[in-house]
Amino acid sequence: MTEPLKSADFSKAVDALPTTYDPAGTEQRWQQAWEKMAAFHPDPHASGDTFSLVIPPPNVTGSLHMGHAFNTALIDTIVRFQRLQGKNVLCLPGTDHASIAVQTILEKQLKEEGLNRDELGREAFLERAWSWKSESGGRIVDQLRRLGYSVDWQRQRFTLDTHLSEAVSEAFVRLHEKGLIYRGEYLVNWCPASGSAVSDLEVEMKEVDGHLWHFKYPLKSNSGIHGLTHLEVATTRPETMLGDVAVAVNPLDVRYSQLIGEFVTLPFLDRDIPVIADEHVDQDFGTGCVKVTPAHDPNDFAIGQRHGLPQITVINKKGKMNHEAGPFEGLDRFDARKAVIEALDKKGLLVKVENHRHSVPYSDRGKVPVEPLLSTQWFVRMEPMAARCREQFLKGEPRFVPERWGKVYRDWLTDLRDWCISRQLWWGHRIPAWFVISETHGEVTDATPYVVARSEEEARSQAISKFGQAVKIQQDEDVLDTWFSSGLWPFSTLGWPDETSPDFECWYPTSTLVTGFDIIFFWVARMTMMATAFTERIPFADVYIHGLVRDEQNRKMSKSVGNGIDPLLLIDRYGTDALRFALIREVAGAGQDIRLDYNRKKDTSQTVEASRNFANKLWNATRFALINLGNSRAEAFANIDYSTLQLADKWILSRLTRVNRETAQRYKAYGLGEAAKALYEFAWNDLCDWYLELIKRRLNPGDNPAPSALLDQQTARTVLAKVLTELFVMMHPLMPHLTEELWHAITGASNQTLLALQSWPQANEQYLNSSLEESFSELFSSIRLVRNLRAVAGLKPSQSVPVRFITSKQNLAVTLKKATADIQALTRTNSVEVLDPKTSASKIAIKGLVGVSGELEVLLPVEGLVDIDALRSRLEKDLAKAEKEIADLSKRLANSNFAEKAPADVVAESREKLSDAESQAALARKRLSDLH
RNA sequence: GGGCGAUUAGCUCAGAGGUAGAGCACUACCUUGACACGGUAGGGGUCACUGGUUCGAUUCCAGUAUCGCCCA
Repeated sequence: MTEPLKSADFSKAVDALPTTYDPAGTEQRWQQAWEKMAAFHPDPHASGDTFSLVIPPPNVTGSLHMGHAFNTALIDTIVRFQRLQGKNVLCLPGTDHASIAVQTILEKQLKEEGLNRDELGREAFLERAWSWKSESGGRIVDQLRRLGYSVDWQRQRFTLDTHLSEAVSEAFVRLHEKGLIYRGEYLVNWCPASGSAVSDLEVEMKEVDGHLWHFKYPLKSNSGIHGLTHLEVATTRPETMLGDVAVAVNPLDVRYSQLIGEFVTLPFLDRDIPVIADEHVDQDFGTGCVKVTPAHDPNDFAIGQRHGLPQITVINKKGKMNHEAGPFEGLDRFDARKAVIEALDKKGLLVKVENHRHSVPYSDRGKVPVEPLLSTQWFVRMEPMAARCREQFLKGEPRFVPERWGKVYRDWLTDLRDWCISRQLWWGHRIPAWFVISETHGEVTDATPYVVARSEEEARSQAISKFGQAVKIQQDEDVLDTWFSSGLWPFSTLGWPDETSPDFECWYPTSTLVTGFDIIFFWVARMTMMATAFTERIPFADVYIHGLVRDEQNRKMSKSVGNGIDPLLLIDRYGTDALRFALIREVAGAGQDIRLDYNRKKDTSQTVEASRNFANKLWNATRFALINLGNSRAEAFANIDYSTLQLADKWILSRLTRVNRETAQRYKAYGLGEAAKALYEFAWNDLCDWYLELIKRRLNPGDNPAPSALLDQQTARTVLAKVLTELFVMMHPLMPHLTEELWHAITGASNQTLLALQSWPQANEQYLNSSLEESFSELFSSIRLVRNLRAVAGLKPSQSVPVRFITSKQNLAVTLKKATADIQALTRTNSVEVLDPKTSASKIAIKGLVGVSGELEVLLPVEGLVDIDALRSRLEKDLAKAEKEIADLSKRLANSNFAEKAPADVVAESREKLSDAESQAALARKRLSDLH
């Protein structure tokens, strides 16, 4: 039974509300409410525009890191905005099964129990894997919930779900039918740590300090050829010499050209191998002679192919030397290296050892050097799929934001190698291929025929039809690369291969993909390739690429460095909304990395703290409103009667409309950081610093107020409620929990109504009033000038004084006159006069505090009370500034080129600035002389 | 080696062909009936360097340097 939603903290008496916002309870409460009410579980049959997004599925073994928090903050902001735009939004969550990672965890557990997976057997192993998944695989998902993710939890998917597994088989079978999947023996990246092949993408080149060993291979002819008795080769991997099948030289290399076609004898094994010419050999590297080991080096493999050389494997899948290694059989590859060197030395064949820094391929997961190894694997033929994606890309699909990542994507799709998809692991999608072992004496060999099918029954009947009733079949032991299933994610999660499923029809292709640039190749490109192959469409319209979150020292956060920042710690301390807002506010240009400051000793972050403070500011603005709105909350929905509005109301409504327009535009264009900054500025500066201050008197008209004062109070309440209500809607994508809470407080909406499901406020263009905004900005400057004057002269805040504004600018004079009451309240002055210098000479002559800004003079007639020295230095500073400006502008205007070539409005503007500066300087000089 | 990005205040970053902005930090004052997670005021920058285009360059162009990333 769903318990009735507890009212928000705001149900307490307003004056009992804490003065600081405590996010913990609020956030949890709304997260539960959203989920219980299935707020984000859309109906595929609903009408209207759709928006869909599948989240990048985190690895089930994972725990929340800052990258997830960042990605989630961006996605959820986009998705919540689209919902407010009235779209039928699906945001679909899930996790991937992370073959190697899970298997590594389980094997470690087994090892602790003194077991290994072969002893346990496949079935028992998988049972353990599933029970591990049900116990630990939910952690990351629960952590994502704490971010306030507005996903449809009812549609949560896992790549090993039955349906998604069927989609994987289907995809495999179809690709195989089209000839896009093949099996064959090639040089693959073998990871000895995980005991599996890995793809090219899972290999990372690392610069390491190694050695270059030079040693001699004797020429077969003992008497020597052309005066030579041996060739000297240089290598970083001497142990592979046991698999050498040739020595290659550049055909243009005069040192060796006579030797081409001769033979050298391989030490230890006494194998005679030819000297061959290959133009890819770099004459200047090492000795210019390259030993060729086709079975253990990609370049040598290519040479071997060109010259029809044999491939001799000397290292086995455990990384140990095999029987082909002769006396070195059984040694680990790195021990063999030492042994080979020692043995060569003993034979007098070792020439020298040089220090040599070079790139070594490492396995991403296993963190050990991969061994290039000949082995029979399954591959996806990439070029036909990549070609289609390149064509689509030329047509603008998908659209990358920022654009430059599109080129990275396109370049990768050009000239890429086939994808090795089989993994010698158990946890994952077992390859849907069955060997007809009855054809090869019950054994699986490279010659064993196979059938590819959706199920064992289908496989059997295929096999029977080809090989007769008595066949015996056995499914391939291997599983598929996890990324193979991730590549299907945007459509397998929506019901594919059933293209008539309601979800698929409604939400495919998806609208936007949001992910980091580090997986453009791994994931984005694989999805577009799979999607074009199976659905004929690019699976998402836009791809929003974001950067990485870096630590306070600008380092990439990584487990191995241990410099990760735990988002949950920051959430506990500052709240989810503060973390989200902080991350997004740091985003400026899309795709840029962001840096998060962090104090590791105290687990604090000034960046996140600032956002927490902002949340608190909004909380208190709302407290203020509630205190002043009376008991009724209906004001929030009241229509504004424009005729009753005061200037301040019109001003804030104009600002509100402007920020509404800007924010909506920014959100739509993925300018989330800019949207956040615009809202921050509006809420803090326009609303809290100015508007709230301006209406305080109107909200408290005192005892026995006149009817007009009551009406005005009502107007202020209505406008305040409207501004806050709409602000909360606009802020909601960024700070969902806080705004949900405050929106309920201000509107009095029932707990069955959710802000998350409201509509974006309509911007009323009639409220826009640029000239009024300009006047207000002049008014604020004038007020600042008075305050500054007071501060400089050391007037106590409690000292109330009269103020005189002196200006010949008519517009400004009008603005100031209209706002005299506001000015008094905001500057703590007790009377305001606005004077024209031409007509009020006598009043102006009174001595006192004087400030000058542009053509506005401010006079506080409080002679004797003030610090004359401070005032003088202030005026001198003003004067110096004005004089510098005069000098610069005069110089510019004196340049005849400027007057002739610069646009007329720029010239006119400069003239005006010059005259302003001149009058300011004149005023300052006059006031300075008055001080004496 | 090829490509991409960055270089602006102490820090993190915006910005735009016409005298440089924000947040944080800093300084001074202020417990004022929303908020000290606050208010008010203030200090602080040869916009990496060198050339070029332009009346005018921090902004555009070329090159240099430093840092970072991707690919080979």
